[in-house]
Amino acid sequence: MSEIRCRIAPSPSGFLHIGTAKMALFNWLFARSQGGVFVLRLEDTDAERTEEAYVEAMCAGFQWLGIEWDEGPPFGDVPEKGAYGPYRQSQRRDLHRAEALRLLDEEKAYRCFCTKEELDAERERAAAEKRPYRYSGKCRHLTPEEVAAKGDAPWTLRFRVSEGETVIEDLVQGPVRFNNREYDDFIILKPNGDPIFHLAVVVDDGLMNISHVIRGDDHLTNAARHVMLFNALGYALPKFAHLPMVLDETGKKYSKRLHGANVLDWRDEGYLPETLINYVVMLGWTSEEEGREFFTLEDLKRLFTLDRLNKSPARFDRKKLDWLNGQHLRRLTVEDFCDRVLPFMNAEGLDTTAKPREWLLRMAAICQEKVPTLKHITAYTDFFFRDVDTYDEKAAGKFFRQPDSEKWLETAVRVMEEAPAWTHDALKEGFDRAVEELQTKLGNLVNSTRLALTGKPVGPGLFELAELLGRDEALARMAKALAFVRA
RNA sequence: GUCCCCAUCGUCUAGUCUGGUCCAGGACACCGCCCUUUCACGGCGGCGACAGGGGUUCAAAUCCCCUUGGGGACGCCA
Repeated sequence: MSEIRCRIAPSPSGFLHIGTAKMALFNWLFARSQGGVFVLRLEDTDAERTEEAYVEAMCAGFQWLGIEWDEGPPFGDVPEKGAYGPYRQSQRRDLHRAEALRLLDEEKAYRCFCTKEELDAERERAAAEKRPYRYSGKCRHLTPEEVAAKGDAPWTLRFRVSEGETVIEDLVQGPVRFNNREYDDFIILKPNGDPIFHLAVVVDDGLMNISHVIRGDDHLTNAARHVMLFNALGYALPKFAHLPMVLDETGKKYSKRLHGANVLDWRDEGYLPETLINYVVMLGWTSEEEGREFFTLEDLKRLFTLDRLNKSPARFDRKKLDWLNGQHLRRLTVEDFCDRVLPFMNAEGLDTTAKPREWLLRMAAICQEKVPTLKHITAYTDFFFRDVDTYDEKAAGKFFRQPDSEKWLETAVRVMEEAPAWTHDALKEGFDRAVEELQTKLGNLVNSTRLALTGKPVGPGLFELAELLGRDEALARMAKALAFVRA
């Protein structure tokens, strides 16, 4: 049995798209689950659309997700890896050209002297007559003399498509049959000698010994061309698996312009890479274990199988992503959660450097159960780092502008002052006793105090938060709130 | 237009290959209730689907055909 070799071959013409991430993930998972190799190949033959910045952005996306490649081009400090390089298609031009010319020698391809203008005209005519455009085959039977007579007129190289049928034995879609009549003699080499995509992928996949081509089903019809090329070039045919693409919430192909098309958008929004991996995998695959939806990368490496892949396209559902993020967030260790949350706080201008690690861990612990994303941490903790000088309007109406408001706060202050220790338990005990004395609801006391200490109606548990805030600061804020209520 | 793919609750799906155990199971969302110091979390319950039409069969979500709907491909882009 030969080695399993998968690849992702994005064209670096933008950021890492969620759809590309999906394909990369399944290739990578398949390789990992089979002990195979995952290769990254950059399809940067279209110089006009390729920029180094895009290469960076794309690789950064893979790295954030934790999809590491076994073979691929150099990136950052990482040198080129693998024995099948180079891994940038633009550096493989000579290879592509040589293979194309071999096809010419073997008469499996021919020179075409039709100009772009002529072809465009033909295409327009076909459109006007409402018939599908196919290349006329004008140059298909040119004799060597006729070719010679063209002198150095520019030419493209066309692949000679033979009659018959091409069948893709797709691992996901099943057998898909195409009548070769659907394909005209397609171009494989441009006049300047650059390869066309179809030629380049096949030569690269063939020469890189790719065993499984897992990609978007937008390539399903292209696959027939590729199979013809594989056969003509004499390469071993890889297995194909064409997966449905990722749709947006309205059911359309997830547009590049849409928020979230860039996987790094989600990182910036406070989602964990674990969440994205888990979510994207759910978009096209289910586990053998019925009903299971929570998976870590390690789980997936072990459980993934191609035969549980879905044939139908799925929409991206933000709500479910949020839920999943919560699941993953809650399973982090406090240390881990703390480390991931700090950068978001710092980015929002909260200076956490003055606080001891111990304190930060306690802060993280009281928020971990509550925040839906890492980014929400700021709203739950900013009052620790900033003075409270405004109170949430709605909450103020409910707790600061009631007949008993003053009494609530005064009682709370008394309890706090008299607390035998500045701890969660001591404070709770004091509040509970005050509730009995005052014959009021604990909520009134707690929420007015919360508003005084944080300025907000929501946040971590009051006694936990008060403990962390410290006695002096808490009492100062109480005094300030009391003054506000009396005014 | 031609060819190709897809089609179960609003969404993601199990079940389809190997018809009966499915008057269709789970999850997210939504709506109630419970827990509760807020917000979350959690627990319990509710709402909610086999696109339509023909076949085949004792029996069809499951097999076949048609229709409809959605997506994709038809480049000297990848």
